[in-house]
Amino acid sequence: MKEKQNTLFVGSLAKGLKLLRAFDETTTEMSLTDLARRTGLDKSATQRLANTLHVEGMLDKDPETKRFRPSHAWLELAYAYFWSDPLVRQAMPQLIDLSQRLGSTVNLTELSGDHIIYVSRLPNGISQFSATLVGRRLPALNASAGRVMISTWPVEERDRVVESWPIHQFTPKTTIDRDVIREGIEEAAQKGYATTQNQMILNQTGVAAPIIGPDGRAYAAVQCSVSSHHWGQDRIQEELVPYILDAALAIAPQSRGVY
Amino acid sequence: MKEKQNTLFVGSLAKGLKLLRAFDETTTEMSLTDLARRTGLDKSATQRLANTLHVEGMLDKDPETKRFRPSHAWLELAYAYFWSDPLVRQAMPQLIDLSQRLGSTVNLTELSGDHIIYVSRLPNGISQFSATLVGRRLPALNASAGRVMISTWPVEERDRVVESWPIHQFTPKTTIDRDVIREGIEEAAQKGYATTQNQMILNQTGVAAPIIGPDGRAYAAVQCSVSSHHWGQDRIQEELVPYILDAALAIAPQSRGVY
DNA sequence: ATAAAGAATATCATATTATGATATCTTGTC
DNA sequence: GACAAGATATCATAATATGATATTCTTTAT
Repeated sequence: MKEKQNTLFVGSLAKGLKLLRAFDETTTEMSLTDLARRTGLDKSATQRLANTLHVEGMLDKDPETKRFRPSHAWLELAYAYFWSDPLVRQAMPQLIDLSQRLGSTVNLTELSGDHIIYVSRLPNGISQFSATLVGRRLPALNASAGRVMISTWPVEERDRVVESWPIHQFTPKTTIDRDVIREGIEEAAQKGYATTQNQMILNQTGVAAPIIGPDGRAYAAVQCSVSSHHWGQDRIQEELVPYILDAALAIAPQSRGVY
Repeated sequence: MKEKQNTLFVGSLAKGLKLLRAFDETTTEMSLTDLARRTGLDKSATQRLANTLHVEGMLDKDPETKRFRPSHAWLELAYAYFWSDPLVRQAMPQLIDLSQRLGSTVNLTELSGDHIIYVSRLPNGISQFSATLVGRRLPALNASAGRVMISTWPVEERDRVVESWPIHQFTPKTTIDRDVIREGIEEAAQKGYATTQNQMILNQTGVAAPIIGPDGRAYAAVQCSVSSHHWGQDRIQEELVPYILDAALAIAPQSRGVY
């Protein structure tokens, strides 16, 4: 086939993974033909691959409709991930504490290419469904967490990504002007934290503090979402920011004994 | 190869999945040789498969140590799972509400073969790390959630699984006597909810209510964990049970208009 | 009820693709 | 500085995945 390169690459495995990744927010279950269409794979190949995935417990199959769905094994993989990421173990107690203290939604995010990914989420109060789910990815430039991470980098690097990384307009008020975003990042660099408004959801304010590694660069962030109606500038300043900053500091690995 | 059966089965894909599932609580990163040893696969095969997984973004590779780790893609799969499981969307608001009302840890679990699996978790207060992670599996007979689900089944079926399903002794006080477990399930059948003590963690009480489907059988449960020190029988009875039962009822799909 | 269309499942000959033995290069250890 | 353990690369071989086709099952329309 016209697949990838050389002998170190197993095409069948790659195709199988393609089937798994074909499922997303809107595509939650698929028939054989759906799968074939969506992945662009040949009908027979899809049949064999999907069957293998099913036998191996990676895809559930409705005996009635014969349609395939993600299986519990997908959650087990996430479970293994959590153990493999030292940050999660490190952060969890702090996040729980913060969540209780603030009474609002608290998130832990990491950088994943030019996106952020939610690694841990503690929802509080009514939230949009997608805002409660681990594994969600968002363009880094759109999110307070992404901006505050970038703000810890050298200026040239910051400017480069502000120009090149993707942006998505989620609400009518989402900032799409890259200059404005750059200013936001610069402000974050000054203050040590970032705030955003109406970026993902209208009337929602995001506040994020960086988790900084030994090299001075942030690779993760603690983030908090609150309603703009109940949380004005002052209240955020006094009741939110200090605690989030503390938590982020406490999570950072080299936090003990660096003065 | 001596692999599985027929022409509807793609061996290379199955082997690739084997690599993914080789990671768990204790095995969080592996070298090529580790992987080969652990999966029992040939050295060259492991090399090719792992490389493919890496190229496809399913395994991160430390450029220094050359060791492989689960990638963020594992969380993305979980994200897709959450969308595919209608129960999660249905339950989330209720769970958040319950978590805030009770101020204690709330879980949503489903049955997965003879185990339960945590599908959603809202930790409150100090928790054991593993007790905060989605995707964790536990033998159904050990857990309050498992027992209460089983309690909704016909008696013969109940008795059958009580005899045959696996049990694991987590604490010195974990119930390993199957007769005692059967009694616990019968009690749950009477009361409509289940409680356990010291099963997973010492001095911890679990309370679970079944989420019952149209056929009268539970396929999921709302579960709550509290400290035995702060929560005596009476307090649980009055301040916990009614709310958990309410939540479970509200989550059940056919909850509207069945009287 | 019956026909027709669409989808799932099964079969099979072919060569493309995965295989695993071996050889080379790299890294860490004593 | 020599050795060992591990990672990476190469290659001839056949076993495995391929995809065209045929059959069975399910749904929709007439």
